[in-house]
Amino acid sequence: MPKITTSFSNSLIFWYLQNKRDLPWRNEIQPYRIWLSEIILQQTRVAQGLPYYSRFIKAFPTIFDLANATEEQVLKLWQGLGYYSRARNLHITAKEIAFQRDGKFPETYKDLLTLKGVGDYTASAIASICFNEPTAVVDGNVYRVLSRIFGIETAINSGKGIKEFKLLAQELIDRDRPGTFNQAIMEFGARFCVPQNPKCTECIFANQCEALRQRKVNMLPVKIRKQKIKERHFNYLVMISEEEQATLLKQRKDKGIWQNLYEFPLIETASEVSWNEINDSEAFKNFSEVNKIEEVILYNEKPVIHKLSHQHLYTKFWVIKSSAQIEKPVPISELRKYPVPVLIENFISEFSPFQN
DNA sequence: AATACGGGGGG
DNA sequence: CCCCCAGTATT
Repeated sequence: MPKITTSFSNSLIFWYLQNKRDLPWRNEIQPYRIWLSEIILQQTRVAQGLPYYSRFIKAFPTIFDLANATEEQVLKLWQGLGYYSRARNLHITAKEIAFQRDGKFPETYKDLLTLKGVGDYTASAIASICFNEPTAVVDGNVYRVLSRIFGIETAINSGKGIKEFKLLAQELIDRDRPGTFNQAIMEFGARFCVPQNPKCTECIFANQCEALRQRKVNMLPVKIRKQKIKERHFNYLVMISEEEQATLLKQRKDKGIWQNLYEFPLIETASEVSWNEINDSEAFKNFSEVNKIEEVILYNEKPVIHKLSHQHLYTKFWVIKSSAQIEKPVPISELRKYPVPVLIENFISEFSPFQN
């Protein structure tokens, strides 16, 4: 096939071998470890995922350890990484492989795709790195590198673009070293062909880069962005028993953000409200029927604004002292065992009655 | 084809 | 403030 293909791959891999970072999942082909690293790294920077990878390997050295854990333990270890469906699916897939497949991972792209939480990218990564199957990965880095070098203006988040880039990557892949090629092109995007101000003059592909030739490096890749941010108003009811020994948590069971994580009892309102409006609400009426309320103090006058990529949460914490026994209390000493969103973790770590 | 799903870091 | 990050599942 095209000579350009071989040359591209050889140049890329040559660059990679000289410039790759020493990461714990490199030089490593145990499917369990590669799979774990790939799930952690979905939409996540290496620097952010690294400590999580170490903690997971330490807590769960094998897939059986992970499979035998509770979902709560897995979510707790995942706390702070975001996209918590990854953790839930990680646990589901660990159980599937440990108990239904005798601890053995599927060994082909096609079969890997059947695993929960494993999509096109992750199946390609595992198949190529662990099993030498020439299936090309296309992540954010690959979109950027290929769109620039080949001057492709098709939107990367359109159906057409997704197919076009996958096909191109598949043509370019080094069929003898697919895992190395895949990691090389991602590393090149992450370390050299970066989103802002890449050093094109020093680039090994400067001579062939279509975007550089046409002076449109900073225009690529093209991405159709839509992202309307929703504003929500959260009122957390932070219960404290009289002796300040216990509080109350609830698990979010609904679809939506933070599924299966814990938080304080929540009353969501259409806008920012004062205590009177909470007091008059149906939700609070139900709440106060089972929880004896003594005194209410607003912890933060100005709402805490917790920003997710698609929602802004305006949050007030209402501290409620309770004279009677709290229904299903959580001892303060055990508060930190529960997986909670960062918004809640931040409150717990700064609210003095919850210290030690 | 669009949308939901976290949180952090860089310019 | 904006964009992006070793994407996937659901609608």
